Amino acid sequence: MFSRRWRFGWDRYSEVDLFTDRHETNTESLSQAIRAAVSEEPDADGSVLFGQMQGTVVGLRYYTGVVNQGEMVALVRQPQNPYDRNAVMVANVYGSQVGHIKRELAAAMAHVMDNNLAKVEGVVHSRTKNQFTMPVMLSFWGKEENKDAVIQGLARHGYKLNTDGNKGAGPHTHTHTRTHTLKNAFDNLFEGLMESKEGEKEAAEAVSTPLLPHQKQALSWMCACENKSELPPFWEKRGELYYNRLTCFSAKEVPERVRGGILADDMGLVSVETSSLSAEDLSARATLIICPLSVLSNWLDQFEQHVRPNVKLNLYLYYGSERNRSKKFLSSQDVVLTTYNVLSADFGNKSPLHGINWLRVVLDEGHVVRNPNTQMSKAVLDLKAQRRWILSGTPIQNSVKDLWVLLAFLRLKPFDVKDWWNRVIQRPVTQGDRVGIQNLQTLVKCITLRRTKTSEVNGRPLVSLPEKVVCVEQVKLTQEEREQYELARTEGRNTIRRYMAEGTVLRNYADVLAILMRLRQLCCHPDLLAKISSDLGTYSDDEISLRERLIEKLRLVLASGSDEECSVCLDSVRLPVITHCAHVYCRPCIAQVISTEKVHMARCPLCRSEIKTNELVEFPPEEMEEEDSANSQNWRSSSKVDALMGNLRRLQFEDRSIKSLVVSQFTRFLTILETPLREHGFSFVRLDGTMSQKKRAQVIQEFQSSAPDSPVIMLLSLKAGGVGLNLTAASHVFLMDPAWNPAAEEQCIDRCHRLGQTKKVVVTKFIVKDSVEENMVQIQRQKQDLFEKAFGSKNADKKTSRIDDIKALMEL
DNA sequence: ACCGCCGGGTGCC
DNA sequence: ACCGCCGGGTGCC
Repeated sequence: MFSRRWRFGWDRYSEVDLFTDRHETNTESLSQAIRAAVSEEPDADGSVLFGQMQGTVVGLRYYTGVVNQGEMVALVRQPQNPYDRNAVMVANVYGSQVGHIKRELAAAMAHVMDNNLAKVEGVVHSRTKNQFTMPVMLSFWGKEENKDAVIQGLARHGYKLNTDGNKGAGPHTHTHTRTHTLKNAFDNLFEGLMESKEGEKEAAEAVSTPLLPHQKQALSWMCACENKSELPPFWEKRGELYYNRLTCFSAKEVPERVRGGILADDMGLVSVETSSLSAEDLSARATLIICPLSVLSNWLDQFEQHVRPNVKLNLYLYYGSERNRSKKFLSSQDVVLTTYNVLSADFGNKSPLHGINWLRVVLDEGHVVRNPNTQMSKAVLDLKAQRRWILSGTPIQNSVKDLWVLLAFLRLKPFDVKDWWNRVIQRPVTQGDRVGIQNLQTLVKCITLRRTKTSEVNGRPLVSLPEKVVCVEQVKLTQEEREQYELARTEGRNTIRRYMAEGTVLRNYADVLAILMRLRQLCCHPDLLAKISSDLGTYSDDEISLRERLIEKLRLVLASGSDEECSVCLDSVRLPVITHCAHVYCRPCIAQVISTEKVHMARCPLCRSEIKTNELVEFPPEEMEEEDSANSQNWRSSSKVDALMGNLRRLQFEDRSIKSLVVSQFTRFLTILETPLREHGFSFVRLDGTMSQKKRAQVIQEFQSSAPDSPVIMLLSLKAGGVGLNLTAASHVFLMDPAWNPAAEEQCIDRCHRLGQTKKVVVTKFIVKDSVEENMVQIQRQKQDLFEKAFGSKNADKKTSRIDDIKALMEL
């Protein structure tokens, strides 16, 4: 990968070299070209507006491209132009050339553009007064650190940027607040996409399984999408022309329709797909389905199950070294099924899949292609098809960026060109622009179908699910457990009291969390804290280095598989590091916070202490793995374990076929539970975050099986697997310990209380009486919310209420 | 292009 | 006449 980038650098160099006559410029260009090529491709996210200036487009009469008033235009460098190596072409949204930037200005812009100092964007505000030239408003966008270079570079050519009216556009102001707002916007992005999507359609003859109402509805929507004549989002007819109100571009021809879309359902996807695919006329050319390897067998099962046996549906599995690579053969199939890996392995290697014009291409689990730089994405985007579908429960995995590949795959113009997507959607959205977010919502709404089990059509629920009851079972600790718990609680309370007296609660946040963690663990099982009981507080600074103490804290905060979140990205901590002020973040997140701070020393987003990159502490590599301490020889039970086992044995007695999910945030607790389960002869499987995708799929399949010897219990780590995980074989859920975030519990319950569930679902939450768990339930709420209250603003009241929460938890 | 620029025609008022 | 001025030809990069 690295060598490719270097080669790119040299390509650039030779391009520059061809036209450069002065040698000193040469060397400069070389180093800049290399720097630009090695650093990540500049993204729209972090860029700021340097300023604007009026420019002139010339040579209009030589080109056919026209622009409307207010229309956006692209500025494209043409280093190979025989008349001027500095040439900058002006093109409209469809890429038709409009003209050139006049020579002197082009020279100034070429310097800026070739060195990647700024992206230049044009808007034609006023109508052209003659047929030869027109004015264009040029905006210069780039990284803050390049601003001066751009302004000076332009000044050297006698041009002055107007820098008024774009102050405060820096990307790192209120990083936290903005991330939070956006995250909410995305969470809601795929909600409420139901209106005017009613109507039902029966499956084709070939499908043997009768369709459920929501499946008929989806099928009707999909058929409409494939055949619709309505204009794509943001387009309208104005007189004889078709006009795009985002870019102000207009064209004589009807804009190309998107025949397809995104199915973002979180229920019953597969059967919908199958029927829809077969509902179309089967005599047409082939449909290509691309999926991750883990669900390949799922697809085969679905075809087997739902297609009438007397129907000859040609299904070919394009997989394995013996696969038939004949284009003629493949295009004569009804359905060709393959994996992303096979597709990208073939890509660029006389790929038969890329030589066929498919009737339809379907991307299953489409979110797996979200990084446009991967071979997989390139391979997917290069497929030729008349109709295109994406199936994904989570189209946006991390950021809006994730959507681009999907839109490009759908050929949704003009967003299939990355620059237009960045300019019109991504940058405005990441910078919190309301209109940008609105446009994104409109865009998504037009091409996406998403229903949840609570979706309604015409006021009636789309699907009816069996009842769900949630009950709380109080657990009483034994005398011995109670004594140990009270000891830890008193010690913790004293520590926190001291912090409160000193006013340093928030500064010692990691310590406070660790104390709470210990108590929560003691509620589950005393052995949970065996490994980390090396009394943190008793060492003085002299006895143990700061670094070791920080590692100890980091381990304490993370060790037990709890749902620790990074307060920069608000997601689970990846590559955890701890600051000297003892707050835990993802390394990339906090590194970004530090690097965006130019003027002053960077501060910890949680406590405002000064932080430095070289002071971030991470686990020594050998400490990443936990030793297997839970051997069964000296195994002991706990009140909570007994409570669970009592329930499980009662259920087993009632009905041997009942299956249960046993859920904990502490993966080590799951390990502890394995012993009594084995002892009592329960067959069980385990699913946690450390397992490979392949292993997960295998475990899920085992658990979902209705075979008499199939496992009846799944030990599930609360956060394992994303939405979409289907565990409908279970009808009982045991939540072993309360989570900070009730949504996480809900999501977990929804894995079995979802479409396909036929039994009443019973959820049991174990809560230890007179413990931190009871207090947690009382103040349970979005953890994000806690963070925001405490640290999202400078409002002292909010900090106080966070401290109140801690007080409530510790009964202080 | 109702411009700017170029270069030929021209030459007191 | 090695200038100024006039008016026609001309025109992206």
